[in-house]
Order: sequence, then structure tokens, then C-alpha cells
Amino acid sequence: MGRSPCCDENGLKKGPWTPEEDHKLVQYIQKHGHGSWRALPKLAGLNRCGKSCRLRWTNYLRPDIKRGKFSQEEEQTILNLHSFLGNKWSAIATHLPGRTDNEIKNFWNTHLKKKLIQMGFDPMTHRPRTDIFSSLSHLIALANLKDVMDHHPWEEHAVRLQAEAAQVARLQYIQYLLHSSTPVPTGSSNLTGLTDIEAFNLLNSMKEQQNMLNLSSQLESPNSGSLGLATTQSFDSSISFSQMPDLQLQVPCSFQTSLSSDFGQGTNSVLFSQGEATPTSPWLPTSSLNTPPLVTQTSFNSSGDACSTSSYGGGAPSAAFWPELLLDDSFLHEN
DNA sequence: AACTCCTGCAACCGCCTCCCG
DNA sequence: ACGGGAGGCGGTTGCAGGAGT
Repeated sequence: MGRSPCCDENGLKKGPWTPEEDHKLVQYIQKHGHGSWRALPKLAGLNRCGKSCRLRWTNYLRPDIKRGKFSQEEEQTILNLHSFLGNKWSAIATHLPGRTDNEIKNFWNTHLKKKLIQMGFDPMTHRPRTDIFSSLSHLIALANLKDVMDHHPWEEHAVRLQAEAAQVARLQYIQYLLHSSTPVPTGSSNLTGLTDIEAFNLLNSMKEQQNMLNLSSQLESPNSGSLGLATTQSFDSSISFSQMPDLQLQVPCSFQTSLSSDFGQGTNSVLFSQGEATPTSPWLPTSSLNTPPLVTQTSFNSSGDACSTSSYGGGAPSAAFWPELLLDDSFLHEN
């Protein structure tokens, strides 16, 4: 290893743990609890630093750790949470029982990040990358997929990509529609306090309940030629823009928070309440789509006062978040 | 079979935050 | 208010083993 070990000066052992060391650590913690990590190695008869013991226990020896491959659901959850939280691995881990932050971080770095890049998404923002190099890499990735080449001529791909580009445009419009809606009702008496994470989880559960589109499955099958937004399966292309103002957003879960957007023309929002939320305000001209919305999520305490606000967005639609929220037509129906 | 390259993951490092005196 | 210690976190490294040649 290239690094100078931190425990060398104390003559403490580093590197892989032996079964004997594992056994000592487990025996000690099961008997006494970990207590002070710094004091533990000595008490447990281990020639390791406390930090090393803590890491070994939390990442490997803890009895409630789930091992094995990540499921589709877990993968989806990580993608969603990452689009929302960024590299907050410990925060993400709290939503995946039995998974450690280290494991999730490794899974992200070795699998999900690569998949997103291959799909033409920026892994940090979860948005489609617009630079020519990312488009190239995406096309190259597609070209490398043998079955794509075997079964679909390039002309067909070009048509498909064109169609998907149109779907993306519709997505942006839908997203925009959602953002330009009723104002946030501050001071309402029955609003439930909700943290950003709780609100996010509820949004996520909406997805599960409504059998929303599965980005993971798209990522598993990049040879579909999709741009990654997976719009075709759930978006009826026959819906015209003129019909969109009549679309209603239904939220089949019990929580109240708001999503608002700032187009530089004041703030608009959709309030998600128990039952449903209906965007009602007039649509801004299509040209305002050129100004990507900054989305602000506000939570309210039991008194109805806004107690937390978080912002995200300000660019093209997020691959992991917005399509799930917006693109399933089971969420959208005409009045 | 031998070698090289690649990938996954356990483990380490350094920084940050929190807590307590 | 401040400083030091402990724990926690995210980035990174390097080894082991699998895949490819």
C-alpha cells in the first residue's frame, strides 16, 4: 500500500483482519458492548486501533448486516436518494436496512456511477449531459452493445432517438406545468411537519404504489437505445400540449408538503396534500422552458409554518427524480 | 498454464462535527 | 467561549480474484 499507515507509530496492526481478530472483536462486543472505541482494542486483546475496530464492526461484523447483491429496489432507492442527497452515504444507508454506507458507496462507485455515465447522465446531478463528449460516449456505449447492432439498424436507432428527444421535451413541459401552480398555503392549521427525507420517502413510496417506471431496469438494459428517461413506457404521446393544463396530479399518500419553482417570475408551487394536488394556474409561455426551474421543497410543522426548505434542480430534468414523479400516466389523468 | 488487465470491495486516511470539561 | 478527545463521514487506495489473451 502506498500510504503511510496511521497506526504504525504505535506498532498497531493494520491491513486485513484475521478470523481470530474478528472472533475476539465479536466476542467482546457481544459481551460488553463497544463502549469507548479507543479503549476497546486493549480490553478485547486486539493489537488494532479503535478506529479500525469500529470500522470492522460497523462495516463487516455487525450481525444485522445484509450481504449479497443489491436488489432492484435497493438500487432504485440509492439512485433516488443520491439524486436528492448527493454523496451522503450515511444518510442514504439509513434508508437501506442492513446496508452500510461503505457498501453503498462502493456500489455507487463501481456500478451505478458507471451506468449513469454510460447512459449519458451526469452522475452527480442525475441530469442528461449536454456536452458533445458525453453524447459521444453514450453513442459509443450503444455501439458497443452487440445485440443492439444485431437487431436494430442504425436508421431505426436514429428514429428512436429522435422520438425520445421529443419525449424529453414533453417531460420538460410536464415538469414546467407542475411547477407553475397554486401558491404555497402558509399558515394552514393541519399541515404535518415533514423533513426533506420524509417527504422524499413518501415520494418514493408513491412510485412503488403506482408501479412507476423503473429507472434501474432501464439502466440494466441500456441497449434499449433509451436516452435514459424511460418515458415511452408511461407517457402517452397522444397527449397534446393543449390538453396538458387539464392534467391533474394525484398523490396517493398521506402527507403535506410543497414543491415550488422559481422561474425568476415569483414562486409557484404544487401542494401535495392528503389525496391529490391540482395545478391550477395558467401556464407560462413555452419559451420559459428555456429557463430551467429551480425547485424548492418546503416542509411545514404542525402549526403550519414552513420549517424546512430545500432546493434542487435549476437544470434539465433529473433522471432519477423527476421522471418518476411526473412521467407515470397513472399519476396523470385528464379532468 | 502463464501472464496481464480489470473489477469489486475491505480497509485506511484525513477532515469534520459533536460533546464535554 | 474555547480546546481537546472521540466518533463519524467521504474520498481514496491497493489487494484478491476473476476474465481475457
